[in-house]
Amino acid sequence: MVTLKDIAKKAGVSVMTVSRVVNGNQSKVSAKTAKRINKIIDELGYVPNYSARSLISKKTNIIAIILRKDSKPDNPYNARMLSGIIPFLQEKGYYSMVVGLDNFKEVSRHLKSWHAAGAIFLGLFEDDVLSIQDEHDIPLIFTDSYNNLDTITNVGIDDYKGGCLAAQHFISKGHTKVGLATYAIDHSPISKARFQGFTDTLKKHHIEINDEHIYNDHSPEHIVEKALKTDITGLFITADILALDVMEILKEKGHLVPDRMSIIGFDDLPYGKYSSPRLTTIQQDIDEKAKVACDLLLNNMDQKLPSKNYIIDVKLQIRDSVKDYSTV
Amino acid sequence: MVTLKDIAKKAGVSVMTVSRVVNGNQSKVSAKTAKRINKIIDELGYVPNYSARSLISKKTNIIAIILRKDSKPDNPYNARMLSGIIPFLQEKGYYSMVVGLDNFKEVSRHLKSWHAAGAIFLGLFEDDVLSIQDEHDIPLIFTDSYNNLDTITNVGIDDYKGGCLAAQHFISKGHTKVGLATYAIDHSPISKARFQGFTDTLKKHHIEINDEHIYNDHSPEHIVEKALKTDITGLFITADILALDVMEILKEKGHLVPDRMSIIGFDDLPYGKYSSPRLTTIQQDIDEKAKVACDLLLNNMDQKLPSKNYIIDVKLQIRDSVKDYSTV
DNA sequence: CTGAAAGCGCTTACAG
DNA sequence: CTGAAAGCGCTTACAG
Repeated sequence: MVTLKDIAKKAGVSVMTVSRVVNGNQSKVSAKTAKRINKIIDELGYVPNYSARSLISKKTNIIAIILRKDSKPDNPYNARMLSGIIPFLQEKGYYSMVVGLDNFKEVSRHLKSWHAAGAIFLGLFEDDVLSIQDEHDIPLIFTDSYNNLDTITNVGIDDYKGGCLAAQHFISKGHTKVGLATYAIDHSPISKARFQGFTDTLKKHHIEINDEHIYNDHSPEHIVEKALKTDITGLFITADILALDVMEILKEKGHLVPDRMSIIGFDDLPYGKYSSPRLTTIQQDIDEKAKVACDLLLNNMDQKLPSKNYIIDVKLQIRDSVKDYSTV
Repeated sequence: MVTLKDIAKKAGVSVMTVSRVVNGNQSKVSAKTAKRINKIIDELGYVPNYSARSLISKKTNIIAIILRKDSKPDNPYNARMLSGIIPFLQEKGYYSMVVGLDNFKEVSRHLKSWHAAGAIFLGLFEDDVLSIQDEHDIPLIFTDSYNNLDTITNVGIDDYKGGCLAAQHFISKGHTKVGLATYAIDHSPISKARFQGFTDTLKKHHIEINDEHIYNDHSPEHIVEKALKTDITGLFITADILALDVMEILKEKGHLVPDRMSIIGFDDLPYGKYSSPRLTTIQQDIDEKAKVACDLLLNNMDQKLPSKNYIIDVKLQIRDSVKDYSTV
């Protein structure tokens, strides 16, 4: 390993002088010396040792990207977020350490041990949010949180509006009996908001939705089974992945989508473009979400800005999985 | 920040004693002292500072996961690989730093600055392989490489066999005129191997394939346009993403898949399960690839094993995008 | 414009 | 079983 000392020795100067050149404080070094030192640096292939640097500066340029351990390996949502975050941060001189952690203690240990410059959380860390924030004065950006929103900086999407849009679409297409499938509604405020937006809008239009038409289940088979027993014509499914699986099951059973059952998903994952019929869904802009999260992180690096909840808009992506009864 | 010194002071012992307790060398510390120290560690929330540790040990527990900067953000292949690698390494006490780097110089700087314990390369780093290896004596695992295979440790898949399987499937289904679409065949040995396997197998069965039926193009529109001018009944497309787009274009133009054109893809991305018709494709086991890469990395950590090229098998995943002419 | 001193938090190697 | 000394590679703060 080549160190400052090696360079200094070869250049016949002090370690300090080399350090200044390496750090671009060239104004404080004579141009001639700087040039000579730079040449030697190139020759010897010197690069600064981040461990030594951060030991003094008490800061690294590591950003912890924190997922939950149980987040599905091939979750396309997380994948898109990572793909948005990592190159962006790197561009700004920060390096992303992706890690799966489940609770406050693990997060805290991790941030301290690595002396992370900041962290972005993907997934739910509801209960721990405040304790994490108390113990660290580095920027912490949460995503899709619904708790403690006045004390943390969060980037979310308008889940409630998404639910509304889905309901409105069904209504505008003449559907009068529709249902909803979701999962983890009890402990996922996201699912709950989508659910609320959907049912509130239906109620506003005097369309009833009762428990028989609400499926809180992660099994597409069960959902299909239960839905087919009713006379609903449409199903709002709060995640594309589940929506696509439900469509598959329906097709397998010989029930046409959307003729027998219309489907609206949520997320607009790339899968939906290739499905048959192509999936009508609520689109969330994951790339935008990633970008906003990074911006917030970087802006909070130098000065601590007041916490704020950023909501990214969603929109209806109309494709072919909803039947039009309005002109019949 | 709580340091060893703080603990030592509070416990009335030397820093050395605390260090031993932290590192589990409890045998060398009296049980009583150890217990007292551990209690204080818990109370004060002490965690070791990795920067300080690695400054001495000249090693970190950082694994650099190196992608090319130009790798598509939402590339599902990379996403799956990352999802396979990151939790696995974390389980073993290593942390993944995901970074986009394009050439030897960047890679070298990165590995040195961070004092990485190892690196896994996703994507092509053909020309630089040897220089990178020369400069670092940490385990470097490459994936999908075709050059310098006798001097590096690589994990790949049997691309050639994949091409063979595709050709055999067409043949077994009675196709006599088929084509191939790929891209970057000139500088992607992967595409080339798939191409070779395909054409070699056809030749073996005395089925001709001429330039008119080979489309080296990344535009699905162009591919469809050119293919429809010929009388081929099937198209082997060396990447699912492209295959799915081609199917879409064909459908848009009113040409049925597989009635007018059969399609075989490559990769078996999750998309293919939802497409209509569901995509027949060559399946590569990305999770297995990730696992093998990690295993190799870890095994090479303590002792340097001889370089080896590991080939993971591929298989034909039959679904609905190939028409059967054999019984007609 | 340049440098000597001190120290970041920890571990290695030695001494007792 | 315990500790004092030295040092990892670098930067901060000071002196000249």
